[in-house]
Parts: sequence; C-alpha cells; structure tokens
Amino acid sequence: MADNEKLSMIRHSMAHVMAQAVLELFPGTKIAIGPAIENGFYYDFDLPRPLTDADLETITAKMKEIIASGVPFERKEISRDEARKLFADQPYKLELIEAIPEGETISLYTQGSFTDLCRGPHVKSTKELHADAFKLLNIAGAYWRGSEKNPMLTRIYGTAWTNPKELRVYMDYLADIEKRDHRKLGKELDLFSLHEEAGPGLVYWHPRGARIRQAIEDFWRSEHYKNGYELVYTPHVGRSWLWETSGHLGFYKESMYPPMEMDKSDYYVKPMNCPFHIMIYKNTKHSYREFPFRWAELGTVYRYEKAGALHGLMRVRGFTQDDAHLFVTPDQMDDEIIEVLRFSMFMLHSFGFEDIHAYISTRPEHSVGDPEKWEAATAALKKAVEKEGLKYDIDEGGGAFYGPKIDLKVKDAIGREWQLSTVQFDFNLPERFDLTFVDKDGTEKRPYMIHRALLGSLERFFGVLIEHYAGAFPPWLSPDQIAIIPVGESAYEYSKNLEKRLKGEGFRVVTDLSADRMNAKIRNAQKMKTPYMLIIGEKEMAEDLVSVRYRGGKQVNGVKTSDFISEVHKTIDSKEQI
RNA sequence: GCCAAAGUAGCUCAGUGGUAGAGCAGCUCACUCGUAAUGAGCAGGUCGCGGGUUCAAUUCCCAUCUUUGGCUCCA
Repeated sequence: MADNEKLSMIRHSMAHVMAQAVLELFPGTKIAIGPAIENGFYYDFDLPRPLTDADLETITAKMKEIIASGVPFERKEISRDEARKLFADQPYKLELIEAIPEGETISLYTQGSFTDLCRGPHVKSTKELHADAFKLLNIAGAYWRGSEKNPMLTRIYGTAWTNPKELRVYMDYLADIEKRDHRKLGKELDLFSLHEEAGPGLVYWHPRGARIRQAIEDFWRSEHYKNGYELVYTPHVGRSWLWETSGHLGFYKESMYPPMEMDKSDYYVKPMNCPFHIMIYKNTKHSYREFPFRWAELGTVYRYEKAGALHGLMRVRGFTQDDAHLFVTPDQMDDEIIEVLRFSMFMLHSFGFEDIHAYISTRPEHSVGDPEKWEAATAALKKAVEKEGLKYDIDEGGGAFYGPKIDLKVKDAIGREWQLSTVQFDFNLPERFDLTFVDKDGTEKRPYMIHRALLGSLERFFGVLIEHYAGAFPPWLSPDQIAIIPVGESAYEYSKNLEKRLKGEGFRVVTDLSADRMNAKIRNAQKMKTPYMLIIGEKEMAEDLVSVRYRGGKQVNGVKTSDFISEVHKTIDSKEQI
C-alpha cells in the first residue's frame, strides 16, 4: 500500500477517534463529517457549548485513552432504513444518508462506543494509531456542507502521522511558517503597516518597504520597455458610465467602493484598470498595421473585500496590480501568448522562484463569446504552456465567464504554492465597448483582448517575497544593502565618507553612528538582515580596507574597498542571493 | 458576511472589582569599544471605542470597531 494511502487511513481513523472523544465528553453533540485532509484531519460538530483551547487538551487526553484501549474498527453494511433508525438523533447524518444514491451500499464503522456512517477504509484497530503522533491544532467555524446558507458548525483541525518523529518534523514546519509570517517580519523589519483607525486592508509602505518596492518597480518598468510594452497612467476614479458599460456595476457592485456624487454624476474608485486602457484604445481608430498593442500600468485599485477575508498583505482592499492589456489580431494571438508566458517566467525566475506550475481554466457553463473563439484561445494557452515546458493542470469549466486563462503558481522556499501570474482572455469587454480595428480588407473587426499580471499585486507579491526569503532579501532587493559599523568614535568621520563613496556607487548604505557598542551594532544590523556589514576600525582606515561580515555570519577581513565594491556590483547585477 | 478567540506603553507580554507592571525600543548621562545586547537614570498608558451594573469597572454584562484562526467569497 502506498504511504500516502496509509497516512490518509490513519488520519481518517484519527478523526473518528476524535469524534468518539468529543461525544463522550460532550453528550448531545451532533456530528457532521470528518475526513482526512492534507497533513491531518478535521471533524465538524454541532456542540452544546463553544470550545476553548483548554477543551482541546481534554479531548486529546480522551483520544489517547481510546487509542491505548486498542479497540478494532469494525465495518458493517446496513440498509437505508436501519441507517435512518440508527442515526435518528443525528440530523446531519440523516441528511447524508438521504444524499447517498439509491442502490449504493451504506456502511458503518464502529470503534468502541462510537459508530459512524462512513465509506472507509480505516485502520484495523486503534493499535495502528500512535498516541504521540497526533496533535489537535485549532478550532474553527465551518458551514455545514460548505454553504453560507447553512448553519455554522465547530470544526476541530488536527494533524496525524505514523510516528512522533514525523509529527515533530511537521510541527517544526509549522514553526517555520510562523517565523516567516510577513505580518510579523513586516513589523520586525519595519517594512509596512496597516492602520485599523485609518481604514482596514489599506497598506502603508514604510521607507524600508518602499525601497524594496522601488527596486521591484524599477526592474519591472525597464523590463516592460525592453519587452515591447508601453507604459500608461490612468485615473483612479471614473464616472458610472464607464462601469455600466464594462458591466462591473451589474456584476460586481458589491465588491466596489460606494460612489461619490459630483455634478449629478456618480464616480467610482476603480476596482480594475481595464476600462481605462480601453478608453485609450478607443481614443482613435486603429489599423491592423499598428497591432499588437501592449499597454502596462502599475495600477492601484480598490475593492471592497469582506471584513473576514482580509489578511495582512495577502488580501487587502487597496492594491497595485502590475497590469497590462494586450489588444491583438486573431493571427497574432498564439505568438503573443507565448511571449507573455515567457516574459512571466523570466520575471518569476528573477525574483528567485524556480518551481512553477501552470493551471489552465476552460469555458464554464455560463459564458459569453463565441465557443470557437474559446476553443482557439484555449488552444493558444495550451500551446504556450507546452512550448515553455511547464507542468500544467487543466481546470475544465473553471474559467471566468468572459474567457479562458492561465494562472501560474510558484512554490516558495518551503514548498508552499502561491498564485502570482495570470493571463486571461476577455471576450466580454471588446463587445461591451465595441472595440474595432480596420483589417487588411478594409472591414472593421473585433480585436482580441488579453489581461495579464505577472506579479499579481505588488502588495501580495511583497508578502510572498517576505515569506519566501524569510525577510533575508537578496542584495538587489534588500532595503539596506550595506551597514557600516565603526568600531569606535575615531572611525565615525571615515565611515561617513565611506558611506558617501558607496552611495555614489548606487548602493543602499546605512552607517551606525549610535552610542551602542560595536557588538550591539552588529546585532542590530543582523536583526535587520542586512546582507553586508562593514566593520571599520584603525586597520581599515589606514589601508583603505573593509572587513566584511556577511549576513550568514561569514567574515572576510582586510578586503580592498574597491574589490568589495565590484563584488557587490556583481551580486546585485546578477540578482544573486548571498 | 458567518463561527470562535483576542485587543493593556512604539514592540513582546504580565496583572487586578479599589483608576496599572516587566523586558526591549526611546530620551539623558557616563563608557570609546574589533565581529550577535556597556551601565545608570528618566520618560512613556483615558487598559480598542460606546453604553450598562456597582459606592467604585481596565477587570463583570451588552453593543460596536479591529485583529487572529477558519468557513464563504476573491471579477
């Protein structure tokens, strides 16, 4: 049997053991479902009272008892009527029984005092479960059957493994995630903040965060020009006419900030950049000879995200998309998609993401646009992904109503997937805004429109970068690249001049002239994860040397300053990590 | 929006029905230092905001905002 099947059986069985423990401790509890999931399991309960973290300990202790008792998991098949009778006081189970198709077997699994409606499979006995290889992690709310129209149940999440060592490895992984948390690092490294009193979900980029953003934006802009894009700037608000035409007021009004009334018109803050780029397109009549158009903008948009959905930089209400819109003729489509994908891969690689996976989403049930166009566009997406040699999955029917798309997800340093790039066809807006171009034969035709974002939003991308690098950015992105640390006051003057010299090279440099001892200065620079620390004392001053302490702890003393400068240039230019 | 928990100094956190405390950071002074914290002193808080109970509320209750963990959502 494959290891993951075994693990999944252990986890599923653990869920049953937890349900037994909860029922014994909280009589009258109604039970819902309890599957194995990635790394663990959960079970949903309708409890007589809310749970506290202390209850998790009690439940854990009870589970250990059940595991120690070594009871078998016994399977039994019964009729639908028997099942109804058995679960007469378990309304959620009754609902599940009714949902089982006629003719399908209904099976039960029993261990000790607990019987659950369950397809299985399970381990043979609780002897196969390890009392020290599981941990209950948290209590959360979850809608019955995942619908917000249904009652909210209490879900207990746990993790389970075959042995304590595996559990420890997983717990270490969770601790690593906590250490990398961009919200925590954002504070510690003084990168950004959010202010509840000034409006939730709105990001303040501090000088050190802004330096990173500048580095990203500078690179982004110059690469866009190199890759045949034009950069545009568009307004932040637009009259309701724009949003009525685009259809946003019809479909997405709930997610837009409410209107501002002025001169008897309603103005809306933009939730997307596309209608503005379309206005530029519509400004003149276009010939096929001008195509393709590639217009990019770091466009700041505002969306009303539900209060409970906000999360640090990852889900915010105001964010800047690295947006671009391509207007192409049908015969340019294939090449343009290939080019966008290649560009996208280049950008992601530049930021240190190597493991990239593509997801293609195809036409959903309700869609606009000619099915043949959908076919052609989807084929173009597949062709591009294959040409790039990317691994990909297809989400049949998972596209937006207006067109198929490719999403790229990257794996970070600890294996978590983040969606960054997206390339989407749009068969809706060109119709709604009646976009045309004059083709070779003199007739007016409809251009293809493609939306794409390479980094997604700068806020979210920043969050992902922080977590990927755990705050230790490669020098080209580091807020401070070099920290100068004079050994004593006698080196202050020299250090200030060295700072000037290094800044002249274009480096981001800070000199620590505080009253702290040298050791404390090193500690502070280290805590800020500054890549290079230069220790300056008598020896260095006398011979134009620097003593380099690298972020990793390595020291190289007596380096010629000019050698250090060329080394840093090389590292920054190549975007290497140190 | 829903379920649950939390909100005390800039940060991390302790604490109590009789209007608050630590460490770090900050400021001042002294020390002038060779690879992860020099020492002493000072200052800093309407205990998220609004009601209620009480002689008295930061503490108990209600409402509200925000945050956290999830759920739902994410054009």
